Amino acid sequence: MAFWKPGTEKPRFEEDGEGGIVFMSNNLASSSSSSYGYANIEKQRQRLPVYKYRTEILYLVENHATTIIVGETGSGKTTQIPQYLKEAGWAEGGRVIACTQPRRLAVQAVSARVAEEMGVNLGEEVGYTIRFEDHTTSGVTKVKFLTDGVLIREMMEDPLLTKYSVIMIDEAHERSISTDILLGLLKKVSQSNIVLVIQRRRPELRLIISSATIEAKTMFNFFNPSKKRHAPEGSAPGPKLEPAILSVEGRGFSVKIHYVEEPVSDYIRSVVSTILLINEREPPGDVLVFLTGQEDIETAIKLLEEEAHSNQKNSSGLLPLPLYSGLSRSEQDLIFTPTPRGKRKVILSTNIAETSLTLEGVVYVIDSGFSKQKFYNPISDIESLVVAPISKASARQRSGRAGRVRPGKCYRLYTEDYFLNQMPGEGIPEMQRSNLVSTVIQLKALGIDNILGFDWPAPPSPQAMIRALEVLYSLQILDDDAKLTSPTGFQVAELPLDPMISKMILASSELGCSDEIITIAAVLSIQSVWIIARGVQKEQDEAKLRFAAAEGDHVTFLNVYKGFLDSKKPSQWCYKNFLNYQSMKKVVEIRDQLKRIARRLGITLKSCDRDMEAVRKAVTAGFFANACRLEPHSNGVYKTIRGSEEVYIHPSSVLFRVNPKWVVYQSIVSTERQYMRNVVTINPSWLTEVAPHFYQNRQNAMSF
DNA sequence: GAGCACTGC
Repeated sequence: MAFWKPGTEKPRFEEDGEGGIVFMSNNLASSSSSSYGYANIEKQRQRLPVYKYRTEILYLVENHATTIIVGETGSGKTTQIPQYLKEAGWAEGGRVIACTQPRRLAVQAVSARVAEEMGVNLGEEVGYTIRFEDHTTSGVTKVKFLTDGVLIREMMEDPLLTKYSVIMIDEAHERSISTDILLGLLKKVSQSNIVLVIQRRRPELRLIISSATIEAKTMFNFFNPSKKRHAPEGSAPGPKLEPAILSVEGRGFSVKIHYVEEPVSDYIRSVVSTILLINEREPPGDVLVFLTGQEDIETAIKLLEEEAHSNQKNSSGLLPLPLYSGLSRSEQDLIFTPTPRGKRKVILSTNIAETSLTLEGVVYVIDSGFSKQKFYNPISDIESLVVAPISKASARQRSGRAGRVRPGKCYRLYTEDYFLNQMPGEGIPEMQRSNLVSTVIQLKALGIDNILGFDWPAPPSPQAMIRALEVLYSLQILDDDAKLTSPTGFQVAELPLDPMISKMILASSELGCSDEIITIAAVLSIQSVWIIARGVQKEQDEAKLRFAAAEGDHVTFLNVYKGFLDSKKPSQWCYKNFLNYQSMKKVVEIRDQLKRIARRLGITLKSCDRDMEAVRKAVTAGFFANACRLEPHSNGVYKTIRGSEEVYIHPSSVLFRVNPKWVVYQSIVSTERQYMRNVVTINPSWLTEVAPHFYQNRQNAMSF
């Protein structure tokens, strides 16, 4: 065995001589298998591309505070690197190796795999933590997988993350808000002047950032300390502060890329004709199509079905299947059933298949070049979903989905010139496209006072920051000095919710309706309780009417929840009422969690029985900034009180076409119009009652 | 008359 062990001589490298960036030579390690019981698993592990770099990875981690590992999918880095670290002794002496993932499902899947490879029970030596599920054993767990959101929460208790020896941030290229917060915090922990003290106290803390090629340089620059601010290398003991970069190839099959010669004017029609072309000319293999949303997907399926009627030859054997998050579990499961003999599955998907779901059997990918992306306008404080061109990084990710089982083909419905010269290299980090109230609260709770000066991988706009501070100030979560108020601010930071929802819960304590409001809070913090009923909208509307409350959606949710609890067979009951059973189970789970936290915060759980005015007042106390008034003599046009934006009640709301004079909404979805989602009627006098500081200067605008 | 995708003590 030629593995390098910490403390011995340096292994062979190619160095570029520039500030510590190290690119690895591809020296193959000799393959030797252990003679113990897990020979088979050992062999499999050794066949992974990352295995060749084991020695180098351990060397770099030993000698650099931060190691950036660039690896394509299939390299095995996620499952292997934590094991290498453990084998090299990083988990000795009660220390823990952490590996974060952006998604819960990935955490569960990866930890199960690693436990199996190590021949241990999941939850013991290898464990995982996600919201609601802690499968770790204190003092026993040595390798721990967790979502990056959970690690941020852990930092609120233990800002220096003292129990960890190595923290691996996986999938950092996705640049989710949580990942970016973590990167900013970890840089602070491992490098800043204050924490240099900590580095001396625990010189063993190491970071591994795992990222796709395209983002590696960004990560390097972010973690490379400015030379001016730091003492010269060698004056302090411990690892080098300059990050190391190591590149690991993947194990995907080759994918041949096809471009269109001329830009297409209608990508849905192009998708359909490309599917027919593949079906006519290419050998068997499933097709995965990336479109922007449900509407695109349904249009494309309709066109395919029309084609099947008029031209049986080209479209014979095609099995079109939609895939997007709003589908029920059973509809999504159709995607994973084996393709029937002589058939060709055509999966028409949103971005969900880009990262969150892996589909086996896909050989052909069709990339429309677009996706729906979230954007935030700090002036109007409105987040919207906009169809926008994807980045090169996304395009590569999409085409890679064709090469998982054998060499594949990807048809890009844009020109090569566009890809090379116009397509942006990377997407805009989520941090720069979002409302930041939750982010600001989290940083404040971590004791970071200078939010505007925080060192982000991608700093958000000052306007967005200032807007978030304003909103938190108006909610009395921050005081005049932008510090957390006591107790409100600290309580809000404890609750894993949007601060407006948290404020609503705190208000309900005084209004005597916390029992109802906690249910509402749980429903508001998931996507939707309703399934997306294709072709049966009428039936769903009728089902909704059975729960509908004149007061609005929030009160309707209380009726839905009550019905769910009272039902004998909840899954059938949900199906009958066009409700998403998975979502309802999640509501129950979140509600339990909120109940526990509320109890700890000293909120007494109290029901207001039929007093829906208390419930509406509590909602107003959290969402007063989202108050709207119906324009007189208009057909359902509302104006926001704050910004006089023109908005409409969303057709999914029980108040659609009812158009009460005064409402508050939870959020806006901005498509062709700006629609208010989750709307409740209010009495405008409550606005000045619950938020006098916010409304005292707006009396004229309100004129009630 | 309409909903990209994730996530959190």
